[in-house]
Amino acid sequence: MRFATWNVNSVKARLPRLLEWLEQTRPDVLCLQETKVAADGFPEREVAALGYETAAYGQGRWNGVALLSRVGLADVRHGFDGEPGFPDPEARAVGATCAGIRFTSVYVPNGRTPEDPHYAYKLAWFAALRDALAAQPGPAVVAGDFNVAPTDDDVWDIKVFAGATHVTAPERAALAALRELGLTDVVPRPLKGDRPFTYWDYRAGMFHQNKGMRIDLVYATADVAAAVRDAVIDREARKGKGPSDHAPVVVDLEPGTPGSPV
DNA sequence: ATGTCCTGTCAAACAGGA
Repeated sequence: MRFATWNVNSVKARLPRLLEWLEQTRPDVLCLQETKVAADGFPEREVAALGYETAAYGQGRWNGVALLSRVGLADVRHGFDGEPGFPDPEARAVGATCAGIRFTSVYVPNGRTPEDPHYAYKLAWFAALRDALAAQPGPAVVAGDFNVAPTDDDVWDIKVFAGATHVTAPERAALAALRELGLTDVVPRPLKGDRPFTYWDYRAGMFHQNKGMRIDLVYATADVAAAVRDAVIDREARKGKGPSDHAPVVVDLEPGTPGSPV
């Protein structure tokens, strides 16, 4: 089976690109973030025409996550137990079981700056996610925009990030706490250059200079991680007219493993 | 580096967020 994660930065603005990409890439499951639509505004008909069921969790202008699947979509859950809000819950996590794997699409709070209340919210959100995942049995994939670069090599120039979010020790400790549950960071291959960036700012030609960050992550339980045949960043989707500022991460699993039809 | 893009308000430029 093939699954993917993509922060589309508005599913409405990205719809032509999304449909074209789905037809070309044909993932069995797609985790979407920053859909920026309420659930009733999600283009379900358009993706259904390509064979996908939708679980959309949205609130309108900000945030918004979704799961698309053509291998079943069971036990859909919006958010998770103990999820904090700011102050109210936001549309940042949606889970469903697809072909025997529990998928969760996550859009972690940005944090803004280490001094901002949104930063404490980000860490609290991570801690609650960890506790919710600890209580969850079976093969699982947690994928999405984590808004943390796991190592200094996961940003284009660590010196530029002095005093900034996405690279601080507490944020990285939050990722480590997820790995301590038994989750593996499935690091994708960059198809150009030597660093697996998934995000490049729209401004100042950052993409063309490959000044990016790896903040879109795939965390998988050991059984799923052991079945990974390949994982790549589809940088072609970051090119051309009207791209998202994030590229999709695409993961292929060996046949006959969790997630493959029996 | 603060250079772009997206949404919503409102009917053209802003504000706010990333």
